[in-house]
Amino acid sequence: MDNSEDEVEEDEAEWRSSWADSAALSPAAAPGPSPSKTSGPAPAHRVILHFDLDCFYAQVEMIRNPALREVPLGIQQKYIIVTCNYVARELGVTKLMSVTDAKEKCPQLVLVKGEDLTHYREMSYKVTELLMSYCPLVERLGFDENFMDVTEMVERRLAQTPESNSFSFKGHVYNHLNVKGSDYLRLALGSHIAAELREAIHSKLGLTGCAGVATNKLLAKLVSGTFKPNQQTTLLPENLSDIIGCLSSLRKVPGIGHQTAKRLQALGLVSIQDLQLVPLNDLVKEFGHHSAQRLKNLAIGIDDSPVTPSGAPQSLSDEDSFKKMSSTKDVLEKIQQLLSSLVERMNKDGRQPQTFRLTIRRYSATNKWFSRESRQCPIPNHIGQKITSGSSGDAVVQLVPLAMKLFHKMVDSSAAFHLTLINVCFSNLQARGAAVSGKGSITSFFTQSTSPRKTQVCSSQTQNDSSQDGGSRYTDRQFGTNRTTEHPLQQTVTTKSPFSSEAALHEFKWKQSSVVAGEDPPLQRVHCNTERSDPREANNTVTHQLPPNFDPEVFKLLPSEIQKELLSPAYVNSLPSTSTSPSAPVAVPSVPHITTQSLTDSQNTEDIKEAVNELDPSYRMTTVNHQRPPSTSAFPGEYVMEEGRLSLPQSSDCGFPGNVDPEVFSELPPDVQRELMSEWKQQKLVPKTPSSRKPGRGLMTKDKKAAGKGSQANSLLKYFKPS
DNA sequence: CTGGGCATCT
DNA sequence: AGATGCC
Repeated sequence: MDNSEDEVEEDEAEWRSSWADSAALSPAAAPGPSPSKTSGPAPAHRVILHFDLDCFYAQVEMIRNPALREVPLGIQQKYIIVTCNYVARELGVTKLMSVTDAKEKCPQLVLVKGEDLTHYREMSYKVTELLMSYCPLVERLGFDENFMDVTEMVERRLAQTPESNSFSFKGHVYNHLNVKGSDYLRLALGSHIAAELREAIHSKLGLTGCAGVATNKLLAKLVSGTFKPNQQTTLLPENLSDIIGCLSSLRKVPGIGHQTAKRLQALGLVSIQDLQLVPLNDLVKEFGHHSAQRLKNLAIGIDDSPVTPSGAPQSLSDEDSFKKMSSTKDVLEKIQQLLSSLVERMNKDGRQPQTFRLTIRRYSATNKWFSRESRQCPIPNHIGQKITSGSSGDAVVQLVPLAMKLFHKMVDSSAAFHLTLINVCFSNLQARGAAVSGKGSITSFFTQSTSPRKTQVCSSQTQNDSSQDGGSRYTDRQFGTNRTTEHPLQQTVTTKSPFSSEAALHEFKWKQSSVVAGEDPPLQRVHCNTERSDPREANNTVTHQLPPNFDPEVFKLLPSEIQKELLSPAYVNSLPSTSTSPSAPVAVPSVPHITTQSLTDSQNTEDIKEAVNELDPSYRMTTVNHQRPPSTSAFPGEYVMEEGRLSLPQSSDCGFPGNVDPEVFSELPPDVQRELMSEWKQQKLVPKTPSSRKPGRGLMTKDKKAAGKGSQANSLLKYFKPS
């Protein structure tokens, strides 16, 4: 399949038009729902940015402690280095390497614990908020990535600076045609916006990162990692086939995960080209029409999924993993610990959770690494109010029995068990003022008075509707340019963030942390155990009423409030009706620990290596370069200069001759880069190999997922608009 | 010696 | 409630 690109060569113009017009030409073939009516006809060509912060956790720690900048730094979670700074990378440390291996490879490696995500989460939202202050269409992906739809911003700049052609691209652009000129111009403007936003992120927050500029999310994400770290890359439409066709495996396509890749492999599909060429019907049989079409589209670079504004998170969770947990007492203590932290976070958020969920992962030799189980239940109103009102201790005390009840729905504690993870989660988050109960107004009055923040409505919502039509009404800042006098960022980030505005309007108490990462009120543990009644009383008088499966020795240790809860009818009735002696000690069999496991069903080592590499795709460039397929595609005749740096329109995987590491290349001086480029260019490899036949027949099932959530999110967006 | 989140879909 | 996918 090395030369599959050549084999399937086809008229490129046709191929290109088939993707470019995919949104427009939606022939009668499309049986699905009609194209999104919510936003009207989507713009034929969007401009999408993808931001990806460099080794995010490590950057945050280096900001908190600048001395760490000059040493090899690894962020440790349990026994794993989840990420590391570039000093450490030069010494051979990679992400998701075991601490043992890392220390072996780099004895000087400095480790910082990273299990507490508080600082990372806070910084992450600062980045998102900063982006949102320019344009509300920001979608988070994890803590360190953001998508942004800047189509409207680009249009506005186009309208305002008609002569902007002059600053579009420096140098030449390969295959630049007048017809397409406006397309390139828009991407060029997008690249300028991306550069300005990266600069804003750097100057305001001190973070560096990469950006990708393209016409959809898939391509923007794929292209953003071409040059790392702290650089950006624009994908021109004519190079779509390069960046797509050269991906070395299906797993590199965002949206194709482990399971999907395995199912595709079972169909004999391993490469992107395989997926491009497989008859749609074959996929439909396995995945259903919707997923099949989506997969086909991804394989040819089509992704019309909208940038869906993330807004505030829809759930808050806290979890811990461990090698073994086998006693109810330990479980209870862990749950209490997790809940204390979670309730504090929930309180800072300000919203009131309506649902609680407990998730566990059991140890299992066969099914070792996934399979979680969960149970959830509504949160009684009076408990939820304790969370928002700041009575965290009370809230935890009352939530623990709730959690234990859910726990016993999953685990029969009269038998031996072995857990490796516990997760507690609040969801169905309700903004106050959204009428939780009839007495909501009164309680909110009280809680409001206790809130340190003034919950005054900031009347920044003067902006009208701003519904789904892309937020065209938002003012986009003409940052960087000489335009307007205001530089809203300087006040926006530090004093009022978009979320803070939202928080005010919804009476959230959304974080007020300053930009400087130094501030960190350590999570103060809730004092839920302090109010403990006389143990003797609880112990002797009620032991005989203990629920089944409950160890009285454990029961004794509990605070009286929890003991009462455990004896409440609601709790007892919910228990499984097993008749076990309450005093039966829990037998804990020793389970042999499995030290190795097969990653997949496949046996060849490349697959395993691949799987390992892909455990964290965010670093794929550094580790997977050598896997670049032997076939190389052509270099375009021209290169693009931007801000003195050479930008390659090629994809990360196929932009260079096989022996050239893009990461190394990116660190060369621009003039050296240019020289190398000219040299390679003259080797004149075959022009572009459009590797697809008429893909998918252009039928596009419009992604309408954002209809419900989108409108909801957008109803909030007007509050985000900078005043 | 496999992290700690988040989201969506079914 | 679980599966799956992303970081």
